[in-house]
Amino acid sequence: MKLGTASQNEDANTKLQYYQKEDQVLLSVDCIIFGFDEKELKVLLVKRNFEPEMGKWSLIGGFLKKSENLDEVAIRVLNALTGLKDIYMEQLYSYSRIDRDPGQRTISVAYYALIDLNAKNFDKIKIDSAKWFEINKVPQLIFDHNEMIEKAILRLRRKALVKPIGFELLPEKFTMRELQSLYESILDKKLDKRNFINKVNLLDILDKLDEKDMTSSRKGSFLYRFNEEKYKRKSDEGFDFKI
Amino acid sequence: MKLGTASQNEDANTKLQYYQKEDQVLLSVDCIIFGFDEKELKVLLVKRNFEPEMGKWSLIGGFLKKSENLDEVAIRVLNALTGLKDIYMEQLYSYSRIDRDPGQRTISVAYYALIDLNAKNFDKIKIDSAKWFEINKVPQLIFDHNEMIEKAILRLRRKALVKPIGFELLPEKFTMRELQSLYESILDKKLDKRNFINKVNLLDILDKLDEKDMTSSRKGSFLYRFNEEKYKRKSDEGFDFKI
DNA sequence: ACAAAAGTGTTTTGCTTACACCCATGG
DNA sequence: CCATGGGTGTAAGCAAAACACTTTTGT
Repeated sequence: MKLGTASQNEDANTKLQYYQKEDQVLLSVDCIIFGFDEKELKVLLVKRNFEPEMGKWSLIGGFLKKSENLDEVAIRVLNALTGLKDIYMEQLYSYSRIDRDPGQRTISVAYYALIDLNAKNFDKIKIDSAKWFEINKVPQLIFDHNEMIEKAILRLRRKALVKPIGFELLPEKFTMRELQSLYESILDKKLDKRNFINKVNLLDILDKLDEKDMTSSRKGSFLYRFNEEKYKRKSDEGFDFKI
Repeated sequence: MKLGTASQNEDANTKLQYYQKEDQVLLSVDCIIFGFDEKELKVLLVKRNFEPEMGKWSLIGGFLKKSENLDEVAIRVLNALTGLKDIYMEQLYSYSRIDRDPGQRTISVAYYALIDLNAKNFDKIKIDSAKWFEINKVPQLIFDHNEMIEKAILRLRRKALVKPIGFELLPEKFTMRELQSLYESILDKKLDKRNFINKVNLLDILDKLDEKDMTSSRKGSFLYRFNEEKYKRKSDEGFDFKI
């Protein structure tokens, strides 16, 4: 056995003598799924589909198994509901109020995910009782789930200003107006069209395509694509994303 | 029994049928304790005081009991080491790598705390094997503790720019130069003396005292005190702290 | 008198904000 | 030909950054 390994086990064993008396708890992951559609930022909720409490909505969640880390639980939970993989997710916060789950002592780690609704992802939602809610029309949820969503919105709002995570909510090709609408609904305030475009162009991380989206107006509006390689290159050179 | 309570229990019981098969795990809290002393930001670490591994340092930590929430564990752990109460603490992130603790599957929630070293808090450290390390001279730690400290530094750096948490690291009365040194070591960059003072004065949340600190120079330098009431009043009126 | 740290304002620069008109097209 | 949304540039205001000399006092 290698020395390094032996050392580690010493640590472990020393700690182990205490392990026996320590309490074990259930650990769950609850997932706030954001989507952007029709100029509105939305969250995906599931209705508890058993009586009573037909009227009670909840985040999707699942329990941690000993064979998984938290990120893996979040991925599994998201995939079980939506069928999606390779989705942007981020750990948010851990909730541990003693009576938060009246059933059994459960600590829950909240994650949030950003998905592109405009793709045909809609079709993939596997649970009938799932429904999208505009973020300012979220109903009362079980446990501390409303609190989780509030925190997720604040986190998204802060982070979208300094990291290009907004693009995760848009289809690959999008118009400037869509991008602006997205930011307006994330930040919950109107932005000036010219200032917004000037800023985005200054960042120089989008490719302007030759195609136009003709659905939104007669004139049509140009489509853009986020150039991730360019963004990474510029980031490495000390460039800071800032909207 | 009230209707509301009954409803909650319905939820709980329905969920309960699944609870039986779910894995339970140990949950620990590890605490990054920051202090500021002699112009340097430091973290408090404990040496594993049993052979072997005398050379291995670690954050302080403890396991969650079913009777506590995470914040309470953090408070208890901090108090056990330092004897301090009413300390600024914030939940940082949860670490769940499967083999992070070779002893037993443990998920750890990291917290960070800001304490004032300059007060006589030094005396209160209850564990002989505890030692302060400059944040850029942290030794190799057990498990993922180095990773936790890195994240805590980044969080502190971000947050100190937009919330007046820096004062938690200073004594009640402090000089402008101490405040500037603190920010310099948190942000890890030199700041311009005049610009810094101008900015701080503009915030208008400090009281300038009549006393001077005579230890740092012949001329002596004026002492200031953070006026929390003033800060809160201004915050309520929409003022944003920003350094 | 001098060393050592404290204290003090102004100018320049860059970024953020405000703001209004023409364009292209489908109906 | 007109209604609708798309596209474009500049000026003003404000916040951030650069910058150097005088003051105090213990030795």
